[in-house]
Amino acid sequence: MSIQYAILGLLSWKPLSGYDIKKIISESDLYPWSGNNNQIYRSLVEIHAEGLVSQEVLLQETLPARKVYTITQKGLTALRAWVQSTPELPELHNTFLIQLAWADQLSGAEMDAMISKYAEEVDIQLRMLLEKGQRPSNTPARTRREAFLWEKISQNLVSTYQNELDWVRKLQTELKEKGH
Amino acid sequence: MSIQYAILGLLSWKPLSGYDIKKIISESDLYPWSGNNNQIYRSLVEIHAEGLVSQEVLLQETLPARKVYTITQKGLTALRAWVQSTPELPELHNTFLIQLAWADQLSGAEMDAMISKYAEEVDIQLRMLLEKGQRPSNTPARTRREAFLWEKISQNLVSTYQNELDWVRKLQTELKEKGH
DNA sequence: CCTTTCATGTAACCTGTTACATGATTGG
DNA sequence: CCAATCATGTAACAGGTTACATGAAAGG
Repeated sequence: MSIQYAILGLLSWKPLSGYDIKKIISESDLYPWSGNNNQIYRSLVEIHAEGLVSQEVLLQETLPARKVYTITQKGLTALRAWVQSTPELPELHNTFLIQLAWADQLSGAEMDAMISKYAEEVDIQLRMLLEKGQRPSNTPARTRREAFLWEKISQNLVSTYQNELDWVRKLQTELKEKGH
Repeated sequence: MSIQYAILGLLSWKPLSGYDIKKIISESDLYPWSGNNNQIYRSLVEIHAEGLVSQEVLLQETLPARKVYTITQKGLTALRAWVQSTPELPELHNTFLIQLAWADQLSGAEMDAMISKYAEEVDIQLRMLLEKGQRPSNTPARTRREAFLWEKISQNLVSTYQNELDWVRKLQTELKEKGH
């Protein structure tokens, strides 16, 4: 997929500036991009050139000018088509599994240490996600159904980390029990 | 992380050619790379230049020559250090969630169709993983502990897709029940 | 006083992908 | 006869990251 659709999606919610989009993408756990300027400002120029969004320059007295983008009818249609296009499988990028694959070289204590470190990190991430879920700020809820979908998206992220945490805890206890 | 450590890991198992490594990486679900030539042959040249592996050219009568790489003591030490280095969190790249985020534009039937398509794909992937798990071929098992670790890695992948499937099935039934 | 926020944008770089190039052998 | 397997490698491109550049205002 392309980040352009992610941006188009955000603009289908409400008009936003590049700066706004950057903040949302870099703070959210849903988007797999860092939210760097280069990508976002370029993408906006591109989707503007394609007529998927319109641009409005808001001059401000003291602060720098804001370029606010609004989705067009053409943009809405393009987004709709993309949303219905064949979904991709989630891509799993778990470096820890590759580290674990070659961990037999380590002593029991060393292995325990590396696994504990990972468990700790996953645990922290899970707590952060649950905390964020408490205060639904940046999520659109124009209909009851949309609110429901966003709740489900949040639950997906939580359950993914919860599943990972369960797996790693079980790994820890099994290693201790069996005294491998 | 870098693919170089993934390659070093494989070579800590047994000596392999670039061609072998390419096959393993492109066929396995553990590695998040496509296994394209460019990356692999370049990486091998690099880790060879760093003295992490040694190279042996095996001339074959009819077939093209094989360049077989063997890990060195320096390579084993570097791998060991990497395995113990601070683990990263798993990176979640799930495009479907972003599609779902803007799916409120769709009719009930259209949304049902897109979700079903996703559920179907995840289901197929899960079945394929379970099938692969039945025949443990390409996994090292030099000690009981190593066999255990690889079993756990396989279980991690399975549980991730199983968790995703459970989530999407629940999404389907909840949408039907509530008649959103 | 220093850091953060606002707000846009560019340059240089790194990583990864697809596609191309070569060429013999084996299997359906 | 055509496709796949073996086996290495390169060129062109796409996607993404970090770091740089500017410059005012607000907050601790």
